Amino acid sequence: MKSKQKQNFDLDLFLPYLLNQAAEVTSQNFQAVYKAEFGMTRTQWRVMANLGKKGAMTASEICRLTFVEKTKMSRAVQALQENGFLMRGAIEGDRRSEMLSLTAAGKMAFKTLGTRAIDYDQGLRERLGPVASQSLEKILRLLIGS
Amino acid sequence: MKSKQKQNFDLDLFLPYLLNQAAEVTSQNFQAVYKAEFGMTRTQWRVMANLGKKGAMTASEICRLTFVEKTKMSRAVQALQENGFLMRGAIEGDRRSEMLSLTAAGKMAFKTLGTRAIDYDQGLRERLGPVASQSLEKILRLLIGS
DNA sequence: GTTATTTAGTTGCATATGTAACACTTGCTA
DNA sequence: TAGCAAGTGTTACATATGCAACTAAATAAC
Repeated sequence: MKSKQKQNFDLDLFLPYLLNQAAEVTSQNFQAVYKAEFGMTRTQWRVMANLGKKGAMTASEICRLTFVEKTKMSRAVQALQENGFLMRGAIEGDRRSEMLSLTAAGKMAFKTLGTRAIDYDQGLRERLGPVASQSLEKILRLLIGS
Repeated sequence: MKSKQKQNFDLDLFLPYLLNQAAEVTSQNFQAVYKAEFGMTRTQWRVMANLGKKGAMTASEICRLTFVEKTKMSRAVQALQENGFLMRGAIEGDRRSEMLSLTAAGKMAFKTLGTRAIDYDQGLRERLGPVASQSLEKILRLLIGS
């Protein structure tokens, strides 16, 4: 008499939903740090993290690395510059784009936030344990890389 | 001569970042479905998914279940109502809140989207394999549940 | 060499979100 | 029962985002 073959959809088993929840929870806590102490948005913090770790590059390069929309990027760069964390420099032979890099203040902020981030990440990994942490990292990369 | 004990922070190893990327990638694809076909936002879709699966409840109950801010919820409910997917009913003995439920159109939309969601989720799980899927689900719950 | 196409980045507009303030109801407390 | 705190939603304002159109420069086509 089974009138419904298909099981009813359950949000709690939907991977995108679980991923979003986990991302929100873990990001939210750390957001308090860069927001409260440096007035940054998440995108700004990511731009800074890229420039801090990988050195100077153009906006479009960061876009490609982070999959951030170019207009979001444009505004984040502008805000970081206005707040004195980032500067623009000319590029030889191409006047369309500019080389972005952190100012002294930007480097100092990156150093502070980087340390905090490492600590925070460490806390998460301790809660999960080394096996689960590794596993999670691997699975997430698999999901992202497609 | 090790001038720097602390390793430099690397975004690519930062779990909140990886979680966000994975959440974005997986949600983005499915977003196309509810956005293109029903003009819904992510929050609206989640409200609908909760009402569809668990039946009528109040806005604040959905808030507690989904960790969505009450003003975001208020607007999502309003939009769903305006689009004919949701209706409000009085509650005996408490005039502060209203009982929310899906209309016939809402139920139909939920059915359609639910089926699509199950398929999409299935695709993700097949890509990961059963072991990784289970593992991921477990780890995400662990992260969320704190 | 001139036109067309692609690339880099910015801006305008509509929408979405977060925070704080507000209105209203209920329940507690004295 | 008068008064006050807590619960449920909504609104106002500032900010953030997505999308489309745009400017400008480099590259390709012809």
